[in-house]
Amino acid sequence: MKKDVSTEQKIKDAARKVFMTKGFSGCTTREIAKSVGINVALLNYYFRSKGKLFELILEAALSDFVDSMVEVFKQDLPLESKTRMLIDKEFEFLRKHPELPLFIHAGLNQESDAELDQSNFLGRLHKTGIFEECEKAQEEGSMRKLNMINVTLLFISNCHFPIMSKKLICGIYQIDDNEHEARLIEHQEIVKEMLINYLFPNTNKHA
Amino acid sequence: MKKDVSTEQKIKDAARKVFMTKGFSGCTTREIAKSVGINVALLNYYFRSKGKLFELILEAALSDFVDSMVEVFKQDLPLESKTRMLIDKEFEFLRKHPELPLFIHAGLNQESDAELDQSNFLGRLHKTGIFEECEKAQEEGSMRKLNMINVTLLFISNCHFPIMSKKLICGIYQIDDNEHEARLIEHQEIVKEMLINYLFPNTNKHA
DNA sequence: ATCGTTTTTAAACAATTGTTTAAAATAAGT
DNA sequence: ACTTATTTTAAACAATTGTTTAAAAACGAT
Repeated sequence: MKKDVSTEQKIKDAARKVFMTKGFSGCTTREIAKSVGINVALLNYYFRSKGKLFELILEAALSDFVDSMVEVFKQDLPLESKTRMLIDKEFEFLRKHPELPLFIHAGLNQESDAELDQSNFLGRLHKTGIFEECEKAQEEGSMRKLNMINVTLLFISNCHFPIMSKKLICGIYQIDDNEHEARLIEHQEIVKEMLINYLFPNTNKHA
Repeated sequence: MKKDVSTEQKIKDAARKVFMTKGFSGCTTREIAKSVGINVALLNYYFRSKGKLFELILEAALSDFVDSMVEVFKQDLPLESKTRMLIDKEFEFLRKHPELPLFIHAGLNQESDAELDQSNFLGRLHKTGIFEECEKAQEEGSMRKLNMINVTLLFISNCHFPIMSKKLICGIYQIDDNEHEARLIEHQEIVKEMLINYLFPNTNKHA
């Protein structure tokens, strides 16, 4: 233990911020070093290369993303409540990290290797028991019978995309940040109702 | 008229392909020139700079994206049929240009200026009369009352995201291209049913 | 064929890139 | 205090970047 925050961690933090906003090839190692206030060579001292550092950041971002889901799945709540909570948490989380979705997708497409499951994301999701829970609900008839990949797609699409498409939407509809934020707040409720109605069609339509 | 296809167009085509897959700062002018088979200097002869060329490609991509929507809106069909057609056309279009959504979003975030509406996308959408059509349907009660921005978000989220998240989904769920394609085909129907049910709640639930 | 214009090229430009080397500064162990 | 190991720096490295310059090639019109 040398510093309050180790240099290594400070570099990671700065790299995360820079990579997130500018992407891998959109920034330079010197830019990162400068934002930490250290020499360029120190980057290669702690991490072997720019690419290695990037992989680390990307991996961590993916981990955060999965973590926010796992946290909800572990809750002891009925499936429908979990669904609501998942959407709320996801919107809340992404509002704090709006660059995350685009960063992840752009990052994954940049790296051809993409050894994505060295962190065993699927395993961590499985351990929450959410898949069995859905399977049971589907057999009971309370939940619509869908492949879990499609269920995942529905959730991520409707939570991530509204956040990451801000520039597109503001550009096309010529609205400012405030109006966009207002749309987003409304959208959160829309998504919740739409997904619940679709996934659990037999329960109460209007509470 | 000099060539079958002008050099200018050949450069645009090559630049489009390269920019789409690698992004603005992910590629070099020499890479583009090489893929056309011409000298680097010719890029700056026809287009003034790499940035100018990129803006051109991005603008064209956005235009394609809006065009595919306008084409559907102009059809003389009931609103619900247009909805189905829009989703089908969008999936069909994006299957042919799967890099487009990510390219647009990454591109918009790279350019701080983003004078997005010099092509007057909103005007082109307005001219189709789709907004009035929805407003009328909403007053009649056949369509759920939502801000059109939220409606747009629902459509794009559920059409674009499934395509652009291929690497993420394949990575997490450890599936190959074939399995992913199968999920996508199913997802197209899922999205159609979910959106129709949500936007037009009073019509037939199960045909 | 000849002249002027357009298109294309080779070469060079200065700036920036990621990375390495070798030395300096700092910390730790004895 | 002295020695060793760790951390940090300045400087240099070769390669690559976007762009420009000036000359060559191709073309069009007369």
